[in-house]
Amino acid sequence: MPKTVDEISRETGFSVTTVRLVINGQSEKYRISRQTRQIIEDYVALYGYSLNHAARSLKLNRSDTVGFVVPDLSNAFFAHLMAALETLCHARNLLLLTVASHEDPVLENRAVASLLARGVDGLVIAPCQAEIQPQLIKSRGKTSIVMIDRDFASGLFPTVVSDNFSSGLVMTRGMLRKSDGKTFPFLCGRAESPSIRDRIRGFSEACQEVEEGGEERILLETDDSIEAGSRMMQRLIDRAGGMPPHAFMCSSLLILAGALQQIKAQIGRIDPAILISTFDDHTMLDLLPNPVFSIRQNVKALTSKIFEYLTRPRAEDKKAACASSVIATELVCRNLESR
Amino acid sequence: MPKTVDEISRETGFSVTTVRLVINGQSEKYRISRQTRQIIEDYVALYGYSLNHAARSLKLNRSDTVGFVVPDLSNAFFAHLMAALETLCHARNLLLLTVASHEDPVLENRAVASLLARGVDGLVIAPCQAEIQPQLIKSRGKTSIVMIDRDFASGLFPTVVSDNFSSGLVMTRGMLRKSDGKTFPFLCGRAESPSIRDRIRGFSEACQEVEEGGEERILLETDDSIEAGSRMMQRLIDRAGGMPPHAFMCSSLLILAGALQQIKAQIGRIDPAILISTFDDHTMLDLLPNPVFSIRQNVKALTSKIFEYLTRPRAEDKKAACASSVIATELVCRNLESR
DNA sequence: CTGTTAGCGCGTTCAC
DNA sequence: GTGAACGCGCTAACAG
Repeated sequence: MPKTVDEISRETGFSVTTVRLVINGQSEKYRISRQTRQIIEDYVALYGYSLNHAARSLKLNRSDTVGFVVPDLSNAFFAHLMAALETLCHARNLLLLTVASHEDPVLENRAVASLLARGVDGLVIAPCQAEIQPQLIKSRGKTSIVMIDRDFASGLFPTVVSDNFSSGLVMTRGMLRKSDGKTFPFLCGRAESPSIRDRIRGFSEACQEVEEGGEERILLETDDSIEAGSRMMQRLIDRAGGMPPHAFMCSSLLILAGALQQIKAQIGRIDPAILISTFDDHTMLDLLPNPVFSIRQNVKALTSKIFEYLTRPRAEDKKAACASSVIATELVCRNLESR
Repeated sequence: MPKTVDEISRETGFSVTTVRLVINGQSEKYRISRQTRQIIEDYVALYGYSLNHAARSLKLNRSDTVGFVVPDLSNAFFAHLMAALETLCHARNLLLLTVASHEDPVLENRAVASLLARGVDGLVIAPCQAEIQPQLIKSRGKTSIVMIDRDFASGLFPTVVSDNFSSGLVMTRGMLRKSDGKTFPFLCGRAESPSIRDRIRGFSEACQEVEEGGEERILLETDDSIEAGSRMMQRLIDRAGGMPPHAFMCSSLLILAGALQQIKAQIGRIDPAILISTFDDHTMLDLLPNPVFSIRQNVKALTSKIFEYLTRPRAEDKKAACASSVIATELVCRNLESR
């Protein structure tokens, strides 16, 4: 089993300093004798050396880790974000510690507290609540903290989000063009989330360009789930006397899945002429024969901005603290040719 | 900003022991005087207390963390597994540290080394290689290690996998029943993986029940990706003179996505009569009008077994080390009624 | 009821 | 070229 510096020094007879110099490759610099070095290197080759990060962290007050608190990794977008963050961390010799909050403020707070107690050097949070725990604010001086995906506008932390307003605007316009100006419903899960609110604003604005009013086209649910999607679609079908909508938009892939399930359950099949749109993109959308719009977030741009904030010196406090970046998205179209 | 025990003791004038007893809620037990307790509690309420896990780990030689090395969190199955593991960890006051290896042995080794150096109390690995790094073997005494999802049969670590052989057998039989005994191709990504090999064995055995030979029905690719799925489907289409298969089976959702994309690209549409089957289940499969078989792994059973191995005292070494659990799966059927 | 102390393994500074 | 010693913050054993 691997040894500590102390054990190695005791068992080879050299002092910890000498051993450390050899292990850290500084034997040249401090001109350790060739044979001393050889003995120690052989010993390490045989037994291995295990660096104790706990001791290192305690001494250096630095853990070489970055925390990532994420609502839900079943959400493909967050899974990709995590992968990208991990790659960036890796390049800087940092370990990314990812913890899921499952959209639960209590779990989120616990995750944050846990990561801070572990002395993460940076903390990336995709929050599920507007509330900021006092501990977070107090940690600002020591740890870089970046909020992402949902801008609750605390003004306390740098924030990186996608441009949800423009996304909603552009996608809705695209839909309207394909539906000859006929408006359509927007099924929204987790309606209180800032990103969803922005998407709704975009949707409304685009709708107003072709028609006045129409707030009744927006359906709301508090959670973002398949069930919420089903419920909203059921409401639509009931309202239309048993008919599915000719077109509709969903705030997330889960809502879309629920909506489609419900159409299938009620109508028996999904008319391939129904115009569909959804936020977030997924390969599985390829499976639909329908015309589909979706919004793909720019993960690379998001993560590089996150890292910029994370590694930025926190000296320029007042102004920099509130820095907020909005990243452009991409509209993806499927099966639109035949229309 | 939050204080350490030492600071609190110094600034309140009480000793570290007294402070600690109050903070840890043991003031009753050790009959700390009411006013002493009040003073300390007030102080903590005002400034907060920040436990330094690095120091704690160093002292206790225990980090209250469990490491999880996973090939790819874009894979919905692993994302669910992570969520379930996190819940179990949470119940035991452990923090789950998840790191992705991206199916790269080098990254996997680095992740393992990194987590071990951080003193994780347990380590769950979904390996992407048969090779076992020496460090892992050496750590066995100190840290519980469990291998999951892919059984490379090292015989060195307890292993938890789904019953891929039976899954392949049962799903293939189901398909054959629906196709009136007509056999069909099996598109396999990551063919060298033990779990895929088991799936292939199940497939072959079921095929032999209706027909001799037929190894040529199995298509292989080394990676598990959409592209691999497309390539294999293209081979099938070419082989059949431009026709898509009447039925086929895929080793994963990614392969399925690629296969369907390719049919769409070549044929223009996906005939809803095509009989489809795939390993791993996903809500998005609801979107297909086709009859679909899929295999859903039992995440709850998997994770509880993993935890059993993780927390089992490693005393019963020789035999227990090789312990291996195979968990039953569930066959999910969609849109089969009309046939 | 409260206080003192040793030491976990590492990094650093200074001394020979 | 090499060694000794201190302290990071916490825990636990022991001492009043």
